[in-house]
Amino acid sequence: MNWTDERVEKLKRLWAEGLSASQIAAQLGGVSRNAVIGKVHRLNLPGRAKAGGSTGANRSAKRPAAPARPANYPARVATRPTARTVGATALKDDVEVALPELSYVPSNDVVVPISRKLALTDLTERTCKWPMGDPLKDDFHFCGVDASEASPYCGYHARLAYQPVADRRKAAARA
DNA sequence: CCCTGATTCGC
DNA sequence: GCGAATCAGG
Repeated sequence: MNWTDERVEKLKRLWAEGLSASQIAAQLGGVSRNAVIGKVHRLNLPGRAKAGGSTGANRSAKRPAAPARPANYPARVATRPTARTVGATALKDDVEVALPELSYVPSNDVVVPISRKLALTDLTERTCKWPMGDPLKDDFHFCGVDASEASPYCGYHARLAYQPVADRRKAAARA
């Protein structure tokens, strides 16, 4: 594979969103994470604050205390039941759904911004379009947090959106 | 051992 | 310029 302008642009976008080199490599396909890192350096893109760890730039930042939540509120991101359907279309069993009221995921150092709960009609080019809530109920909304101009998602949801399915399954199996 | 980015160096 | 091998670290 060669570095076409298109692939370079995708690399820049995903790197700016904070995806790891291996995740970007999986998105691009045909390249290793070393290739991605090497290219990042040759492009003189800003590196991560500190090497090591998936939390990278967030490590030094102080994390706000987790907001109060019901004791029985599930801690991790939920997975749709396999039998769930919307109309005639069955949702894939590997679709992960961010918990609507949870603004903090304890298993990760990433700070999850509190959803602005925008309706579809309130979304703009620069708001996160990650769907939240239940599509069958009237609590359905979108994340709505500020996203970069190039991305449909905020930094946190970009991580979920671009995480390879195999990695998600691996992470779920480990949890 | 899993993962992360950084660097080196033969190609 | 490219990226595998390697290093240093969480």
